[in-house]
Amino acid sequence: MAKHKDNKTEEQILEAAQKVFQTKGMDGARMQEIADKASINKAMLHYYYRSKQLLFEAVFKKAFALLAPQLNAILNDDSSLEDKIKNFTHNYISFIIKHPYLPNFIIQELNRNPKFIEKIKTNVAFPNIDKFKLQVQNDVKAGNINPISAEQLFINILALNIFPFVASPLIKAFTDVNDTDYKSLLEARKNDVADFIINAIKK
Amino acid sequence: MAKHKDNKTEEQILEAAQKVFQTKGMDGARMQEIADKASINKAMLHYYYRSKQLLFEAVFKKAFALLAPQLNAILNDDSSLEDKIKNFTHNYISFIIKHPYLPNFIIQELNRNPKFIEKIKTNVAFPNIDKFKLQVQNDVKAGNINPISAEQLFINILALNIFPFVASPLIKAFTDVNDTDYKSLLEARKNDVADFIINAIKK
DNA sequence: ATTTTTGCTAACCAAATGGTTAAACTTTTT
DNA sequence: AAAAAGTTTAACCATTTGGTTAGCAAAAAT
Repeated sequence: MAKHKDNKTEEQILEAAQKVFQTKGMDGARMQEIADKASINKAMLHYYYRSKQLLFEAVFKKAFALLAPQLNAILNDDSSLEDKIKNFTHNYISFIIKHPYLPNFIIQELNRNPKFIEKIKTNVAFPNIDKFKLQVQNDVKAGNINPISAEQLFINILALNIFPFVASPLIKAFTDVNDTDYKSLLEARKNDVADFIINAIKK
Repeated sequence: MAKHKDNKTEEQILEAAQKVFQTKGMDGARMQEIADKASINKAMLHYYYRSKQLLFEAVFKKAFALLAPQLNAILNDDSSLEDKIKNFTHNYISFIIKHPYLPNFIIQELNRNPKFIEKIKTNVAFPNIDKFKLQVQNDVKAGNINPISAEQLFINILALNIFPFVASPLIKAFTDVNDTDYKSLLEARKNDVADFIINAIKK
């Protein structure tokens, strides 16, 4: 059997597919556009990935695999709750500033097909809330923080960190903030959001 | 000129289009499916709305017009900041529970085409942050709340209220919560979120 | 009553789109 | 060097899709 030449083409396809899928979504993406962006013949897409669906899944999994470790930082780290929130918020916002399409892509496509999460669960290192849950319960019991369920706190942390990226066109319009000002606003959130959350839970 | 029979058909179309567009998005929606759902011939869609784009815009504007007054409740009401946050959070979450596809639809489609917001701005009563901004600034100056910009507070309020609906498949997967439990979790947020925010800003 | 306008449908159309095929070219194996 | 396996392309195909048309039915206007 002849050995694979090298995976240059395959990676070019995945990169191009990433760009197109993440900006246009599964339904809006066109195979021809991906091929053009990868500077190859459309047939190659099928040669390497068989179908649009499978190419999409490859892109989605790669995106999710990029996001998951970030979440594990807050769910499975050994530091104190306060440190976690500070670190996570800072790191996560920095991370998303570099990959602004990522959260929206994942959220959008999971809404389109919620059952798709099952496929991911078995494949990618999937974040688990159990450890975080214990930590929150202990901190509540010890009287370190106001009573709150780990789930609600987790949702609040995600919401405050992710939402400004997902809803940026809407927020920009409401607050009448231009693109550069919005960037510094996001920059400020790296610290502000952590303070906000810690204030909210501390007694 | 003959008078319009009655707008029954036109409304049937809009309702069907709403359902399809809000669940599948502009790109995923099919004119045939809308026609089927409205129990009419596909040609009628064009007879009444000319094109898919215009039908979509009609749906989008209607959805946005439903959402805007809710936001004005927090931006242009005369009550205290604390009351506003409590009322808004309670009312808004109740409202979205009844229209769960709405925020995601609006956010998704604005991301697909950010320039679209301009078309809306001129047409629908568009929420304005100015009054809210003054109120926050005054409360900060008076020492009633911790220093925070009105924009950041506004983003935080929206994030905590809307995100759990937009990202529900993701959150459900992470927290391992089933549909019924998630519903009660959202129900609890009607009060929890207000407490969380007020705690975060009060001195 | 008849003409005109409006509402509606079946059939049709052109373009776009995901996917396939056959053949050429390149690299690896023997 | 020849055979085999892997890579790439141009051309092609079937289906889907938004949109149109011609004609019919019903209502309104004259």
